[in-house]
Amino acid sequence: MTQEIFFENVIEVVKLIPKGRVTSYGAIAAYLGTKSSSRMVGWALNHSHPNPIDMPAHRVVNRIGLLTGKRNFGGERMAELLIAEGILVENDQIINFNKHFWDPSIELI
DNA sequence: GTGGTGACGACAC
DNA sequence: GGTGTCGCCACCA
Repeated sequence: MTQEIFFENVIEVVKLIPKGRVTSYGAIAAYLGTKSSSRMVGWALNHSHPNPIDMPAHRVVNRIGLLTGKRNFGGERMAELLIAEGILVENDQIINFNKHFWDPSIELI
């Protein structure tokens, strides 16, 4: 089942995101080889919602650093977690997103 | 079986 | 440069 592989890979990558860093769905999708299907990354995260904190999904945002998934994460929890890690969030968007961006295909090797 | 939808992204206009 | 449209693939009604 390739879905499970994809699912596991998404979880693994998200777990490897360093504290105080964030990445994008597209970056994860590209790292997994499904760059055109960034929605699948969101799908995987959405289906892993009942999962424990093993998956810091709050560090995953869209390509512009917008916290589009905060409503699925439980309200303002996502922004607060990011702020608690030293990431500035304003109006559901990450400030200096480029500075906090973490690309798995580059830094993970 | 078909159509609509979604934690997105890229391109066209 | 903002808006619109399509692609992508799995899930749900």
